[in-house]
Order: sequence, then structure tokens, then C-alpha cells
Amino acid sequence: MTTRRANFLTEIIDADLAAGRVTRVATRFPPEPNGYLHVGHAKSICLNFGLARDYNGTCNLRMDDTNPVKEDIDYVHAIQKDVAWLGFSWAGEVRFASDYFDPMYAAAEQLVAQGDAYVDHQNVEEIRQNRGDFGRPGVDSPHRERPIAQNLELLQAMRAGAFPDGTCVLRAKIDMAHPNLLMRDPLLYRIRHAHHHRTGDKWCIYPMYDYAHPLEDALEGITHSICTLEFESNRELYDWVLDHTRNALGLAWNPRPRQYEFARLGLGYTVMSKRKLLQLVEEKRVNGWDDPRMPTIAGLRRRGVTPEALRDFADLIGVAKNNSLVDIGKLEFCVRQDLEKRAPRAMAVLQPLSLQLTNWPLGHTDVLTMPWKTGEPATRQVPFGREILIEREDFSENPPADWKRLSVGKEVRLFGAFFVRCTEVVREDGEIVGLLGTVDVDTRGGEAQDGRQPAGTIHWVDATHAVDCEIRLYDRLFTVEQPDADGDFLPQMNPDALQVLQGQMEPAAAELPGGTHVQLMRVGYFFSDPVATDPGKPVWNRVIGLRDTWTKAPGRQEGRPDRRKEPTEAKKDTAQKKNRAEWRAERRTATAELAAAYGRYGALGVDPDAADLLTEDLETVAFFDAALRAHPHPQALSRWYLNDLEGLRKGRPLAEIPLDGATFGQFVALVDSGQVTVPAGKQLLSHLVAKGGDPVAATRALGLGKVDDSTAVYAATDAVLAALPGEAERFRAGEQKLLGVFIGAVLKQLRGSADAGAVRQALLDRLKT
RNA sequence: UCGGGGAUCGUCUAAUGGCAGGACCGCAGACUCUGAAUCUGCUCAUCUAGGUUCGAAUCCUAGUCCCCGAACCA
Repeated sequence: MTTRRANFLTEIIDADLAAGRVTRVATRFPPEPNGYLHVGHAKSICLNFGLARDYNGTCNLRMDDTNPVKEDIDYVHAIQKDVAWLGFSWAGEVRFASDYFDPMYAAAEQLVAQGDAYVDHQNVEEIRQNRGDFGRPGVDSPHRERPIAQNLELLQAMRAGAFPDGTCVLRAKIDMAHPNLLMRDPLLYRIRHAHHHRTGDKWCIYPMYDYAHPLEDALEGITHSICTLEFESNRELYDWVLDHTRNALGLAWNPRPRQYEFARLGLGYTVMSKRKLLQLVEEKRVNGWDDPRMPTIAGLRRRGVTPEALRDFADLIGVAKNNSLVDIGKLEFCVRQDLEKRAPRAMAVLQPLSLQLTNWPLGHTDVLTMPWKTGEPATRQVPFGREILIEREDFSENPPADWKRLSVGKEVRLFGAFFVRCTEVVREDGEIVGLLGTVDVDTRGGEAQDGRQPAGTIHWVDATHAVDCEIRLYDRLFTVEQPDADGDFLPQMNPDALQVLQGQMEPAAAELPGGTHVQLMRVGYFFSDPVATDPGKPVWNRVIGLRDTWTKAPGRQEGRPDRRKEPTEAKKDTAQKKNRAEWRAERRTATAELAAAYGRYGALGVDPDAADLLTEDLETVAFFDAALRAHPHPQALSRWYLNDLEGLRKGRPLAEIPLDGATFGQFVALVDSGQVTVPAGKQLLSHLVAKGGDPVAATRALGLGKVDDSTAVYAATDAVLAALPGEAERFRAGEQKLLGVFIGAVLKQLRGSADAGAVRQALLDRLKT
């Protein structure tokens, strides 16, 4: 049983299940096979498959292959491999949008037959021109009103291959003046005389995404179709297609799929668009889709990132609708956390410096047995001889005060072996070329008989047995957090994202096969490249360095990103954009009744701002007038209307809520009379907006009548304080803010039917020491 | 310009009218045969202004800023 991570989507699903809208959960991951999957897709995969897992539902893997000129079978295979590698299994076979071309076409003919679609002969340019723009409505196509029979004939001719590419399209007949540009007669089918990787030459017309996607979902019985934020505007069209094809395929769309959008992953120091990734590959700025510098799943896999780390990362960053740019340090954290647990330890030096131990017998080798990992049984043999290689940066001639490594005259421990002391520096032309030192043979295994502890421990390898190996040091692909913020992203590429070094590795580790994780002690986590490693010729990729609180890598922007914004200067309103108040004022000028109502309310003592809001339209005025007739107290009425009812109706027109103006007036009268308290009134109003009914009857039914009985208040107060002894203690200790918690609890117990002031008083009474 | 979204520690994300919580990062300390890991502690946030309420991140009003949308791409 995995713990379910809550987010806005799980809330929606819970509500759907509770309301019976769906009885099962079916999601899908629908990539277009036109590129490799990247870590952004990994987030989506974890979401869709994770939801299916958490709700005992299903998740399909579906190739959205509706555009034959861009897609390729190789990508299909790569995508399957990546999803499986991430640890997910899809329901049944892999699906293909192209599997549904027949029913999609049938539905298109039905749309034409219903008069909901037509064949348009305008060219691309004309269609674009006639679509209008954000500020201008579109104009109807000259072919928009063609008779149905002719449209049907043309569509069939399109399908039969009678027209060359680009000569005509099938369009939905919606509204060329629609504020959502996607709804201005969107294209449904275009002609492409192209070979499709699955359907071959069967089709020469292919459906557009907005038409195909909802049908794919519906045909597969998807309940929750989850996509990214940029598709928000497409949702309206998604629903239109479903609404207008619901009878065409003999399917009831039950449950009808619904689209929900979440924020896609933005990750620092990399790029995530398929186009840019493709460009990096095609221009050979990286070595293919699986280059370990790439944010592709294939690249991360080859680098040595594990599926567990990626899944942890997906959990860590969560799912929401905020546009976000995730700190790449979070990914790095997940990688380290995972590798820390699993990686055996080994030693290699990247930049060797020789240390001759002058008191060690010439030609003698001691073989030490060390565990692959502290506390675990598996061991390895590590040779130790007269010449030792240490890391160049582990020696300093002029060490700082807190130096914990080697320097002249100082003793350090060689990890798992002996204590050594440096006695002399060997130079050539002023350059340090080696070190002379002595070893304490009584410290074998790293423990001194006398219990002394050297200041530091460093890693090392034996010079005569060390194995040459290629070390590939990977770093962030770009030098700035947002390489594609503006302009060209290529100049931001990090030239040091790959550094190749010739290192010296202990022999046991050098024999590890490709695809093995290891922590090179004090250096980082490494992965033997599964492609480049040959037997006896190891190539090691650095997955990620160890966290380093001592030295900071040069040339890298330090620490956490600080994207804090300067408080922006309020922009002077140069554009004469009309605000909502101005719209209302304008409408009042145009409509005498509104103006009259405004004057009338003002005369009744309603605050001008409130009067402005109440005279937004005639519907509101009529409602308010009816309320006024039932309860002639304009201030109270307007407060309840504006502050509570306005929020409760959630944008629905007044006519659609089961509460009319007169009843609303009666409701306010009831509260004003003191028979119902304000908090109870809020509950009551919420009930009336949802269910309708008579306020007095509802009050009685819900038990919301005011409790004047101070015994009851005190009893509830005592019960609450008894149930929250810790809080009561803290309150007495001075945490004033807890009073609200108590009031809330008492009010809840009394169903809001007590006066808050009385409750407060009772609490203070009881709580005073 | 129109339509649709969004705004909470530096970053990501909770809190659904009642104690602004967690994680990453950072800082300090403990421990350490890895300057790692581990452990402890600390710093740090509700876009602004009004209003409703005993009580507002949450409800109302006005404003500000950010993102997406005008491929025969998905």
C-alpha cells in the first residue's frame, strides 16, 4: 500500500468517486512519438500512473500519432522502454491514436451530417487572416454555408485522395466571433499524403489534436484526462467535440472524460522543449538523446540516475497549477539520497600525486580486506605498497588552520589502511611532482594502538596495482538557471558540462561491469557507463558529486537560486483600460432603471460602493428589490448579499440558485431579529443557496436556532477545554491566538447557534487561571 | 486588445473561516576511518489596498504582477 499524495487532482477524483460521477479511475499517458521523453514527462508519467495505482485504476500508454510527417517508430520503442524503466506498467497493449482513425472518421461524417462541420477550401494564409485575433472577430469562410450533402461528398473525396495536400480541410462549424480563438471553426482534418508508421498509406487525411484527443480518451474510457496548463484553452473544444459526437459512435460517453490541467515541470539549468532537445542532438552539441548531460530519461538513465530517484523527485515537487521553476538542487538531492543508500564504496584518484613511503619495504605489497560498504558483509581486496597515489588537492604546502588533509610534517589516515606522515616535497622546475613520507606500520586497518586520531582521512590507491580508467565528470548543461529566458539558449551552454579525466582506480572496482553504481569515496557517485565500458577498460560517469561543505566548485553559481523580485512599481495607467467599476458606470448611463436603482439605494443609505455593485444588472436589482420588500433594511441586506451570497453562488446567475430575493430578505430578517446568530446565519445561507427552502423551517430542521442558554454555552466550553488540555495550557502560558481555536470548537459543538461574544466570554471566564 | 489560468519562506508544496505546516537550500553545532552520511537546533513566507467576521492565506471589492492561447503541431 503506497501512501497517496494529496493534490488538487486527488481532490477532484475523491469528489467524483463520492458523487458517483465515476466508479473507477482511468488515466492515460499520451506522448507524441516525435522525440525522446524527458524528466518533465517523468513527472507526468508518475502522476498518471501513480493516480491509477493509488485508486486501483488503470493507466494506458498511448502514442498520439496523428501527424505522420513528424513521427517515427524508433521513438515509439524508446518511449516504451523509458516508461517501463521508470517502473510503470500500462494497462493492456500500447495504444495508438491511429488505431482509432476509423471511428474518428465516422464521427466526422456524422458531424457533417449534423451540420456541425464543413469542408473549407481557403488556403493556410486565408484561414489565418480570417480567424481574426485577440482584439478582432474572425470572418466566416465563403464555404461555411455549403449544403450538407456537398460537404459530405467533399469529405469523402478528401478521404479518397482526390485533393492534394493543403487544398482543403474539414472544419467544425462553431463561431467565428468566439472569444476563445480555438473555437473559431477549428480544423478537424487536414490532408497529408504521407506514409504513416502504422497505418501505412491507408489514410491521406489525418485528424488534428483537438479533434482526435477527446475521442481517443472517450474510446478508451478514460475518466480523467490530465494534461499541462497550456491546454487550458483547448478544454472548451475538447468538451465541444465530445458533446457533438456523443451519438455518432454509438457510445454514451459514460462516464464522459474530463480534462484537467497541471503545471508542467520547469527545471533550472536545462531546457525541456522537445524542439530544443532535438536541436542539441541534431547539431551534435551533445552525443545523442542519451547523452548523460541531457534531461532525457535515456540520458539520466545512462548517467546513472535511478528510477527510484526520479520517482522520489516527482513526489518531492508535487502537483499544482502554479507556474514553477524547480531548483535543480532538488533533483540532485533525490539522486544523492538514493545512491547514498545503494552504492558500494570504492577508491580512485582523479588527479594523482605520488607519495613514496620511505620506510616501507621495497617490492612488498600488503593486501587489505575492506567491506564494499561499511556494515555490510561483502568485501574486496585492496593492495597497499610503497608508492601510494593520493588526490593532488589533498596535499597543501601552506594549509589553512582547519586543514584536515596532508601537509608537510602532518599525519593523516589513508582510508582503511595506515597512518602516514609527509616528510618532504619533491620538485621539478618548481612544480611539486611527488611527496616523500613515512608510514606507521602499527596502524594497519586504520587504528592506532595508542588510540591517537589523525585530523583527517583521505582516499588513495596503490600506484603499482592501480588501473587506468576514464572518468567523465558531468555537470549542469547550462551555466544559467533559465537558458531560454530570452534569446538564443545555445550561448548559455556550459562548456564544462563534460570533462574527461584519466583516473587511477583500485583494481577490484575497475573490474565492476558496466551499469554499476559506486561511491568513489570523497569524490562522488559514479556509474560505469553501460555503453562505453569494455571489460578491463572501465569508463565511469559521475552521476553527482558529494555534497561539499568545504570547497565550492568554481564557476558555478552558488547555493540556492534567489529569484526574489524587486517590488514592482505600480504601472502608470497609460492604457485607457476600462475597469469593472467603469463598465458598471457605463451600463448605468445606458440603462435608466439601473441609474434609478442606484439613486434609490443611495437615498436609502446604502454605501456608494455597495450601491454600485448592486446595480450591476437588472437581475441583481430585481433580486435586491424583492429582498427589500421582505425586509426593509438596506445596509444589512447589502452586506449579506455582497459579502456572503456573492461568494456562495460562485459565479452562477441568480436565476439558477434556488433562493429568490424575497426569501433572501426573510433570511436577513431572521438574522437581524436575533433568532439566528451570524455564524449560524452563514451556515443557513449556504444551505439555502444549495437547497432552497424556507429560512425558518430550515433553521429548525438544521437546529440552528440561537442558544441563549448560558448553561449550554458553559457546558460546551468546558467540554472543549477538557478535550484540548494542551492548548488550554499553552493559552494560559500566553498563546493568545489559541482563543480562536476554542471559539471555533465551541461554536462547532453548538452548531454555530451561540453568540460568539458569549462564547468568548465563557472561555475567558474558564481560562483565567 | 479579448479569453483562460496563477500569485504562501530563496525554491517546491500544504493549510478548504480557527495554532501559516513540511521538504529542499542555507547557517550553526554534535558525531564521524568519507570535510559524505547521520543527528540536533536556527534563519525565512500569505502580491497590495479596502471590506465582511469574535476570528481571513481562505469570503467580498478594487488594483498589481506573472503565465498560456491567434500551426493544416501536440
